[in-house]
Amino acid sequence: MSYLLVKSEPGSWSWDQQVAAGAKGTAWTGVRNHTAKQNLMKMKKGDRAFFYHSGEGKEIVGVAEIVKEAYPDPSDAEGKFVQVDVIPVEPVKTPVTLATIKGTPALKSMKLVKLSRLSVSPVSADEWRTIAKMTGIKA
DNA sequence: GCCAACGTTGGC
DNA sequence: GCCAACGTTGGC
Repeated sequence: MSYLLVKSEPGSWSWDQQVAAGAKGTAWTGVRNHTAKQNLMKMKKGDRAFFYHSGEGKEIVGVAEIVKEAYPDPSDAEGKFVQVDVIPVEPVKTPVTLATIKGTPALKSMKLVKLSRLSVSPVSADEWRTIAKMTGIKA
């Protein structure tokens, strides 16, 4: 199993909306960046992703799971980009902010920090465990 | 095929 | 609201 971090502006798609959508899953769509696309393509069913709020909050607020692997994004007329379907798994007990991540030696080299504009980024198993501990969820 | 100009994203 | 980082576009 691999781990990811997906990023969204809560103003356009928030964790609360993801939770409200429930177990039927929703498409993680609108990705228009080739690096992010590569990361989407690597996702497998059952993989876990941290759900991060950019702009408002700048913190990890929940855990999502991939329920459908990459398939063509219908909102892309060219048909070059893909989307995956995700469901909410659980909210975090304690949100982990970007400031905290930057201040944590084990996490400062995260892609989230290095490539702040990337909307879908990989998370290593070590990083996942560290953040899981900080948020109070089970890894 | 190179590179400057421009647009977009996201942190501050 | 500003600026840095990065992707994309278009002229050559």
